[in-house]
Amino acid sequence: MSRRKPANDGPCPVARSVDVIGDRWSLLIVRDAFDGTNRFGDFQRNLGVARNILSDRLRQLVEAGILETRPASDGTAYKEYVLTERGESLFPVVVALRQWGERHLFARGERHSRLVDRKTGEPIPFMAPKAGNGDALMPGEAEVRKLT
Amino acid sequence: MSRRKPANDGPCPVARSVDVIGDRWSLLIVRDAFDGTNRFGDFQRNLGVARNILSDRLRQLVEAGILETRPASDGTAYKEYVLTERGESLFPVVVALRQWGERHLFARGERHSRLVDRKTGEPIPFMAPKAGNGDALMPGEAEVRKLT
DNA sequence: TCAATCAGTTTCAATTTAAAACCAGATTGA
DNA sequence: TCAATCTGGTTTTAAATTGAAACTGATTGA
Repeated sequence: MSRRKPANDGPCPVARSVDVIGDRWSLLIVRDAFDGTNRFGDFQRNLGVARNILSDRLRQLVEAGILETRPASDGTAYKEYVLTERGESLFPVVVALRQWGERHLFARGERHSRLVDRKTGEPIPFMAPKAGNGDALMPGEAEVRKLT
Repeated sequence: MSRRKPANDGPCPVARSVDVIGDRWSLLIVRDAFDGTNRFGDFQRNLGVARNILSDRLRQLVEAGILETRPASDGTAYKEYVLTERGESLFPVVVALRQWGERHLFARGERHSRLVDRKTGEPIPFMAPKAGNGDALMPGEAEVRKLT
């Protein structure tokens, strides 16, 4: 069941990232993990994903160093899945997807969940790439240099 | 061939985004489009994707309003695929994936392509979510409020 | 002790993907 | 001009992936 890929070794970081997390379920598992979900059964119920697929994706995410398992914090003999440092660093990816979705995938007036600062309750400001001088960077103003 | 999904109508923007672009090829097509690729054959050769799959994904991206077709700019009777405004607004998503990949998916010293400011040649600074006051926002400091 | 829960694994059918062959219209070159 | 080639697909078929459900075995709670 678990995918054995030739392991993308190309020079494009986007391609490598997509290779690791560019999968419908993997990304949603990571999102739920940011939200505090960490038990197999909770992921399964939240996502409605088939158990075998969930099992496979959790294994891949652990192998990729994005999640790790540890003994369940409720003292039972079960284990739980938590984001590693590497997994936590996917935060900008999830936030970018969230912000794009909020802007483009909801009708005006349609309700959606919102990401807020836990401390102040304020919504998180829009995140976008900036040039070195701090100005907003439009897509056309950036370019990919091969193999720097 | 083209996928007919029940169209995700849940409240989570991340889930809706993933539903639209959370696919290995779709994301890479968008990346290439940012890079200036716009012809069917060029996408096909760059990505090495099967023609039927590419055909399907391009159709989905056009339906989703991320790409649009227009007469080829070289004056031939062919058409080309270009990012719409909605498509261009995926820039932060692609940048986030790129930056995560650069940091975590290359061995130290291993070369990779780099995103630079076309004007200055400087690499694009790291992009991360900020709190309302401008401070960096750690994942634990944010929380999802259901249905605001 | 015993039923229910948890975390998977197995099985098998249905869907999706990939590779290759095929095709029509547009373009090019002799 | 008209044959060869190129472009942008579609079709076909096999292989891989997914999903639903049944099954398993350990763990828990009463």
